[in-house]
Amino acid sequence: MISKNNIRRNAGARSPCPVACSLDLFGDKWSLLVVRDLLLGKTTYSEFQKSPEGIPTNILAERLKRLLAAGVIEKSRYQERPVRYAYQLTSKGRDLQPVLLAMIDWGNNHVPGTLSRAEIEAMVQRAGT
Amino acid sequence: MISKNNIRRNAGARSPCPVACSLDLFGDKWSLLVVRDLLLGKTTYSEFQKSPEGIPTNILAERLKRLLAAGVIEKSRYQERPVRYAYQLTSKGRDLQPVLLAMIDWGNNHVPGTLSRAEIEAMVQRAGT
DNA sequence: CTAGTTACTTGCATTTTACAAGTTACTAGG
DNA sequence: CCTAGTAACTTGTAAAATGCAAGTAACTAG
Repeated sequence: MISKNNIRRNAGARSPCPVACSLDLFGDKWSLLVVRDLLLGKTTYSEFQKSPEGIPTNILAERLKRLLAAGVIEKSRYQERPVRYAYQLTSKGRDLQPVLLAMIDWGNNHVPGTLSRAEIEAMVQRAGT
Repeated sequence: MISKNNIRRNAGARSPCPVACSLDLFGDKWSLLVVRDLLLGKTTYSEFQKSPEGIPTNILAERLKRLLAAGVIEKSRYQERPVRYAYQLTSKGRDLQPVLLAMIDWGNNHVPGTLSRAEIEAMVQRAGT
């Protein structure tokens, strides 16, 4: 039995800290870039691949599975014959926007040469053509 | 020579996207936990080690070097004989607070069992005793 | 029948991470 | 002087994650 003040509410988590739990899910170099693309309107596997950072295909597949399992994104067939899939953020995923916006702000203020929000959108869409 | 519309403003970066640049620096499972500890007032190597997530010592040493090199934190001797060091956030590091706050918010709203800001502070300080 | 697209999977080398143990410098106690 | 303990690391190595290239399945268009 788990004691009153030691309830295991988060199986597998390193700690009950929300920062640690968030990082357990998307604490890597690629997950939030996929979320960025989704926030910018990309929806398909090949569109994610075309982003300028060049995510390796096996990593992309694995991250989509993970975000799917976590309920951050959802997948749907948008066409049969040939079958095509569209990914989109759930409300849980859309709620990551403040995290991304804070990172954009920090990058713009502290990493010289980074693009503004408008420029990012242009870059990602251009690469996706 | 680098062409007019292809100026290399960010050596080594995957792209000029501020999100990608941010993740190049702290896109891993540990960096932001060190920043969290610093925001909560921890300053020494051994205090970081005592946090509940249990960061491996070699990883901690490497992350401190990286954050130092990036100008996110600074290190000072606060005592000679025996020599002791204190780490603290620079203004560049303190500006990461909005990122952390957004992650806390997201965790509290979407990961059951995560602690509130006040509870995190209590947890981290308790572990640091 | 050939080439091309989408959405992946598989294999393997390289890199990163995790875990344990060791090191240096110093303090405090008997 | 000897033993134990703390702070801040370094070193070694096994396990896991990442990166890169190639391959596959299902289809379309010429």
